[in-house]
Amino acid sequence: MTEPEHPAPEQPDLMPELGRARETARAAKQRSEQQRAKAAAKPPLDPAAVDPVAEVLVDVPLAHLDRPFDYLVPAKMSGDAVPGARVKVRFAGQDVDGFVLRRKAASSHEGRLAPLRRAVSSEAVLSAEVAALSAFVAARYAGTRSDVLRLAVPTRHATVEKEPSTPAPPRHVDVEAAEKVWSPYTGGTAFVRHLAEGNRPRAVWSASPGEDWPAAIAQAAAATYSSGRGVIVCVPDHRDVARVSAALRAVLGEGHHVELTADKGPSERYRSFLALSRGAVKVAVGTRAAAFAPVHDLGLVVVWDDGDDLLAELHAPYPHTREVLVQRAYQESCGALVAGFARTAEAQLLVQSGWARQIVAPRDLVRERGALVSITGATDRELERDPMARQARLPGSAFEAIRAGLHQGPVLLQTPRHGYAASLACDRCRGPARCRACAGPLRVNAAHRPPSCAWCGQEEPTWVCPTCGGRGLRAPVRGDARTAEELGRSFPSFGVRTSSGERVLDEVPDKPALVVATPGAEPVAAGGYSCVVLLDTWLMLARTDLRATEESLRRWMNAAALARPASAGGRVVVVGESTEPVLQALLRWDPEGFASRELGERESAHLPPASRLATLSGSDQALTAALAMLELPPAAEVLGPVPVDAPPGRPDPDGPQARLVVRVPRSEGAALSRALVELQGVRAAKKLDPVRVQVDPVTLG
DNA sequence: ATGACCAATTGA
DNA sequence: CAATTGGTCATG
Repeated sequence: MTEPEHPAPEQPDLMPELGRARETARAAKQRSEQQRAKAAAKPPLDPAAVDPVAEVLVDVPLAHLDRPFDYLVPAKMSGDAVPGARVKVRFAGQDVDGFVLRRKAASSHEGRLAPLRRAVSSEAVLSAEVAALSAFVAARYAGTRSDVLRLAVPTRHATVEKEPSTPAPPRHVDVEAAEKVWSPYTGGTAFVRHLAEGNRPRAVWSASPGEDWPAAIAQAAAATYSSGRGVIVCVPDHRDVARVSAALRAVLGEGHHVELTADKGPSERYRSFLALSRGAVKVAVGTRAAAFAPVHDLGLVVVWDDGDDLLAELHAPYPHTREVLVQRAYQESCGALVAGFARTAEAQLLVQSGWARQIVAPRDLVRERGALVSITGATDRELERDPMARQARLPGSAFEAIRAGLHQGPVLLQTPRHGYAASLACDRCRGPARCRACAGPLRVNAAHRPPSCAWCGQEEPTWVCPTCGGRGLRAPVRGDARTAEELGRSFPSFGVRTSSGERVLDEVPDKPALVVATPGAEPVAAGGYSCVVLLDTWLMLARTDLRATEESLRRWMNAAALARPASAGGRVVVVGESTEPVLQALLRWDPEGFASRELGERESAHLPPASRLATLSGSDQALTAALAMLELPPAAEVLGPVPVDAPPGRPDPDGPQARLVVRVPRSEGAALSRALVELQGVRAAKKLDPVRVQVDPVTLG
């Protein structure tokens, strides 16, 4: 703009339709002259009679602007600019979107208030509860509210907004049926009864093998619903949404719940969202974004399989569904259920801190429902000795189990995905090699240097395995996963079906077939698998990630849970090292014991959830500057910075990138988050190079 | 981000 | 001495 004078701040806000209609066709200079002429003749603003001030959260990505700003509400917008409504406002010289947080009689702002530019609609899409939740999540993950709101509130669809929402029909819920489904579990009946009575029980549930968990969750939802309250169920993927949705339909009938998934299209998504925000429907099932669903009178939040990394949001500030729901249960005083076949260290902490009770399967129930689990060795020597194993690259006993299983029904083979980034491992016991200083994974960076830690960079020239005393290190072979075709050739008379990556099967029929699946893509078998084989377990354990062990057990339990009970001939064959404690936990079906040990190990290694950990990534200079600026809590540890590789196929756009790890004891977690918010605010205000902050990242390799 | 403002730096 | 550049500050 060449104009020497700048328009007064209130000037453009009174531009009526005429100026806007011409905007595109006009040259910039001509337009601004037109504006000046209009401004001179501007009519006085007519503010709303009641509560003429709106507190607006503006949608700007800058950390230091993450706070409400007051605007004047013109009388004609007063009816629409209700709390929770979308508005457009003039902010720092541009039109931006915003949400009305609340209306009030006066502002404490000294200067003149600009009027709202437009009330987009009167639909209250941001409830007070979700606004408060978003503020917490932003603070916890050192992000901005506008980033969180982008996850919480779907894009508007004007046509859908004009439709009325269909209210759920009246419904009687059979609470006894719900109690019956939960009664085999210790603590199960009490949990459901509390929900039905309008209380707020919180529990961590370890489902028994073979459990029809969608049905059980639907019953818990129904019990809550019978008390007049709403429910949110979050699951990892859309296959699970479909299963829980079907179970809810079976228990509650049509029209009592909505599905919230990204893959249903913007209009359907907004329609479901509005049904909830308008209170027409009070039960929601969906993927991670459903944790923010505006369900009225929330009585229960549920997350299934909280260890699944799909529940960690992919967009800034990367909140985890379990953490969002736990906070929500706290803020909205409702019940909570953190559930899965396996148990995460985070869920264990909820139990050990007394926040949640546990609901567990008694040993008898596990014996009654579980398959017979056996571990078969797969060391190189054993494989070499066994001719059958050499041919199929499979131990003989596993080969036999598959053959026998195929005569009884479908057989599932779980094979790790190709290309895990593997850290160094002990060459004797295959346990992952960890840094003695910070428990990070060891790796080899340069040919003639000793191995060093991927987190703190410390070199380990004289590593000794803490488990077996071995001194040798080996790099596990990457992606040594056999293919479906290979295995199919070993069993030529049976059909082979694969489920992985792009092609994921939901279900397989109850007849002999070999089903090869990658973790997370296992189809459900109608009558249960006669045999489940877990291949290359040591490969999965060799991943560099801090959650490698927990994640491995979770994947194995999820697959093993799909087998028939032992009484019906169900078998689970695990190919791996039988002395490995995590395989013992699988053998004994002991998710609680494993999670308890895992939490203990995380405590001694100062890893989440015992510690709060944040990674900062960016250029070397940016990290150095950020570290100098960061006011860390007293007990903070700083690891690194270490250089990080650019993602494969995409060279560094802004020069070499590095990563810094900061961690504090859990008690100082909030202080660390505050310090990081402060840092991001200062850096954004000074327009410094971006530093990406991730609090409690779900993976750290 | 965008824009405004002030101070320091540069060039004829 | 004016013009330009850079840092700081506020955004209602």
